[in-house]
Amino acid sequence: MPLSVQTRREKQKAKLRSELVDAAHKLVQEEGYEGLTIRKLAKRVGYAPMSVYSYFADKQDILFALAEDAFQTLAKRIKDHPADDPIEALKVIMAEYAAFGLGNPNEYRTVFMTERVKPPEGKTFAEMQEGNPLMKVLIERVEACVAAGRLKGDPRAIATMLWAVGHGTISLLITFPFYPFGDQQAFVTRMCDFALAALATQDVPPLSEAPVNCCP
Amino acid sequence: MPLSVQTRREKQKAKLRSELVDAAHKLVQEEGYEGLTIRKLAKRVGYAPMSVYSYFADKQDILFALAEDAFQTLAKRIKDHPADDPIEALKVIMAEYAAFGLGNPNEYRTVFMTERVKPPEGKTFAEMQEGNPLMKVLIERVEACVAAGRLKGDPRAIATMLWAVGHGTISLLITFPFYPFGDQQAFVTRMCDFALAALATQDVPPLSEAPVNCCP
DNA sequence: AGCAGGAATCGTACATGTACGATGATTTTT
DNA sequence: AAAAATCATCGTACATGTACGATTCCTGCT
Repeated sequence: MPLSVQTRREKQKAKLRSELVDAAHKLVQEEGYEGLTIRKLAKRVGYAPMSVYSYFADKQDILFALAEDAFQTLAKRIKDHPADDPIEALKVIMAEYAAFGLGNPNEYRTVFMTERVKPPEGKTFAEMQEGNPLMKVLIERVEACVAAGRLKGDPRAIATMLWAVGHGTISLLITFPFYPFGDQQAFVTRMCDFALAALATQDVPPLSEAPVNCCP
Repeated sequence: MPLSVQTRREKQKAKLRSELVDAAHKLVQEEGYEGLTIRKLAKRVGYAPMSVYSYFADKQDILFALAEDAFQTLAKRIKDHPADDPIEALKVIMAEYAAFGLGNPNEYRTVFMTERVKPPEGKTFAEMQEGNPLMKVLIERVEACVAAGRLKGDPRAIATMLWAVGHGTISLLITFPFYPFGDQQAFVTRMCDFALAALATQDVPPLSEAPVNCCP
């Protein structure tokens, strides 16, 4: 029965990994984001520092695991947040997304502001978009708007454009907390409304099908 | 004559500082961005590693100095790039800005994607905006559009919104080079045209005058 | 049971950013 | 000119991320 053994090992590994993630989470809560170091983390779970690298490629990998946990709850909160009007539903996403980013800047940074050099492991165009649970919900709700005749055009393109606007807004607010954007909430709402109003007036063509860009 | 002595010292310091910046620049060109280390840099100019800290607060400060040099040339290139139509002039800015960001992702990152915690040293609302030479040009050209009746509303607010859209677009392209945005150029143009077309149809109120936000 | 091969764990070592404080030079004050 | 204060420079030391290779342990086969 090699398979069950295999899975047993896998289980064990997964358990230790989640133990590490838990410890990392606590460490961050107790000592702040920069208090998370490999050595402290290893000591916390009773392993040697180098053993951590059996479970994570590098430190970024740990931060990313933490951040993804946080984003999971965000995705859930969004899904649990209903709205009758489909456009309002989009606004809910944008608002929750913004609130999360401004409330968890570290997590937002690691997920959306540090380079992802993961090559597309056989992922297709659409898979890469819907792989992200947030993007998945966004596309779905955009589709609802299109179906309701409130928006017109390619849902994926519309979703991507909304993402760009939302991300630009939030990342600027995070990076330049002292820049006079005025009230953060007001700025977020303004940008969100601006983008949605503009999209409502035009027919959005799909994104070009050019091969994936690669920085040389 | 304490003043002249003072200035002599200042001159000396400035000279050494620019020497350090030059050396850093060469190091980056020769060995890439991650090849720039304090020790190598110090050795290059014949100083002890710790002496570098008399001229820069930390490593980020060095990277920032490098990046600002690069942005200086961008600002100049934009100013030298004329356009008859005021809206076209705005598009030129957006295009050059995007080209720069995509062509110099490291510099773009350090300037626009790493937290700036500099408190506003007595700077006023407007000074903080026009302090950035890029934002200055942008506001000027937006003002030209408003004067020509091609846009309507508060120039600073419009400029900030354009910045948010442009930044969102570029930073996403930089951070997720493998995400299927399609052709990068096409995506940039699309977002730029989208924002400008949308702004042309509405009267943009000024940003709220709320006190500078501060993350607690 | 014994053994070979792979996997998990870890000890050591290195490069790095940078804090701290010493030391010598330079400027200012007396 | 002598003393005091300021400042540039640097030696040392520490915490950190992580590469490399040894070592221990487990697994499946004979």
